[in-house]
Amino acid sequence: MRCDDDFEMASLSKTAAGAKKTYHHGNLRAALIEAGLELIAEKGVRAFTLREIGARVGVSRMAAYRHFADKAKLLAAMREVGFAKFAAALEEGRHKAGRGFAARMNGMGVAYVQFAREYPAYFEVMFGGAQDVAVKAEEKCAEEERAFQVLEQAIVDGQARGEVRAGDSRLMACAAWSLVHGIGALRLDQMPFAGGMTPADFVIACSNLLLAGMAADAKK
Amino acid sequence: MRCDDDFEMASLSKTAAGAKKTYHHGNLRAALIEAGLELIAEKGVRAFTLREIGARVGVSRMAAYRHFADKAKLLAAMREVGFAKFAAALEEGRHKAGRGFAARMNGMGVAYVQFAREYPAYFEVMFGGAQDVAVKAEEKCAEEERAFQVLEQAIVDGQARGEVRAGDSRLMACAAWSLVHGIGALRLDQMPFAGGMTPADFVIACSNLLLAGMAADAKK
DNA sequence: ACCTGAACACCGTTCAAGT
DNA sequence: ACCTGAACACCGTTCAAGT
Repeated sequence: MRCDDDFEMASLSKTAAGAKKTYHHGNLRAALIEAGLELIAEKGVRAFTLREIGARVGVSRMAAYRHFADKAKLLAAMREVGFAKFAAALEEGRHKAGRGFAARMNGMGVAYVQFAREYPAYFEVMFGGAQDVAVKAEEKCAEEERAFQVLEQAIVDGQARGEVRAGDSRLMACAAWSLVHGIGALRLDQMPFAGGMTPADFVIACSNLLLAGMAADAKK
Repeated sequence: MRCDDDFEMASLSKTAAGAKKTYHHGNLRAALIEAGLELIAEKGVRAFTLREIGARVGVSRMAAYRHFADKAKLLAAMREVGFAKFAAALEEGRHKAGRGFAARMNGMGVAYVQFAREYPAYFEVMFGGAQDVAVKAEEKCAEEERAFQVLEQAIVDGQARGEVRAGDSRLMACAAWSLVHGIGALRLDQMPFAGGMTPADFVIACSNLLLAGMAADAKK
C-alpha cells in the first residue's frame, strides 16, 4: 500500500548551490550517506533500509550497490563521516575553552556529550550495536583514532606543564573518554537533577570529579 | 534451502532437572527468553528473529505470540531478566570486596565490566540500541533502578563514614556508573595495554582516578 | 558506467482454523 | 488455552538486462 509510491523521480537538484547535478553524475554516494543519516535520525537504525534510502533519494533500491558492496559498507561510510565530524567537534570544544588543563578537558567533555545529543543518528551509527560482527572487525577507522588522539594529547600537554599527575596518559585518556561516553550513551545528562542543573553543568560536575583525581596534587 | 529444516519437534526435556515438562505446560515463556539470549550471544541482535527462536525451541513461529504481544515485548522481558542478573552481580561484587569505600566501588566496577564481557547478549539487550522508540519509553524497569540503588547506597555509606566528600550522591553515582559503563560498552578493558595489565586491573586503575577525586580529602 | 525489474530467501504480524 | 498454516507487506541481495 505504501510500496508502490513511485513518487517524483525527477527531483534532482537538492545540493546547496541548487545546481542541476543529477545522481548520474557522481553525487549519489554522498546523497545516500546523507539520506541514511536523516532516516536514522527520524526513525532509528531499525528503519535504516536500502529500499527506503533509495526511495528518498529518488533511485531504485539497487542503485546503492553501485557505490557500496552491501548495507554494512554504507554504514561503515557513515561511521567514517561521523567520526570526522566528531573529531572536529572535540577539537572545537577544546579550542573554545580556556587554556588550562581542566578547562580544556571540560570543554571536550561537554562537546562529546553534546554531540551525542545533537547528532543521535551519527552517535548511533558510530557507537551503536548496529554493526554486525563482520563490520566490527574493520571498525578501526582513521578518524576514530584521530578523535582519541585529540583527547590524549591534552593529557600529555597537561603532564608536560605539571598540571597532571605522572602515569600512563593513554590510560587516563581512556578513563576520561569512558566517563563522557557513558554519560552520552546513557543520556544521563538529560535526567532531571537537583538544582535545575543544565546538561553541560552536569557533565562538568562529573568531569571535575575525575579531573580532581587526575590532578598533579591529587592524593595517592 | 535452510528454511525447511523442520528438525526434531519432540525434544522437550531441557530443564535442569530433566523433567519431561513440555512447552505446552507453562515453560514456553522462559524457554523463549533463554533461546533469545542464546541466539543473540551467538549471532548478535541482528539475528534475533521470532522465527529462529521458535525453531530452536521447537514450536512454530507464531507460538511466541501466546506469551508476548510482539517482538519488542519479548526483548523487554529479556531486559528485565538481564537487569535482575546484573543487579545481583553488582551486589556480589560489593560483598566480595573489602569493607572500605574504595574497595567496594572497585569491586562493583570490575563486576560491571565483567558482566559486559561475560554476558554480552544481556548487555546488548539491556543497553544496546535494539529497542525502538516505543520500547525506550517504558525503559525504566524496576530491576534497573535497583542496580543503580546498589551503587548510590555505597556512596551514601561512604559519605556517612567520612570517606567521601560531601555533595550530591546521585551525581557521584552517575559519574561512577558512566565511567564503568563507558569501559564496558567500548570494550576498552580488552585493548592491549602497557605492562600487560589485566582487564580487572585496567578497570581498577580508571576507577581509582575517579575515586581519588571523590575522596573526602580531595582538593577543591 | 550507471541504473533498472524480476526473483529469491528471508523478516514480523494478522487471521482463520485446528486440538 | 494453546498451537498451527497460509497470507500479507515488508526486508537484503543476486542476476540478467537496459541506456
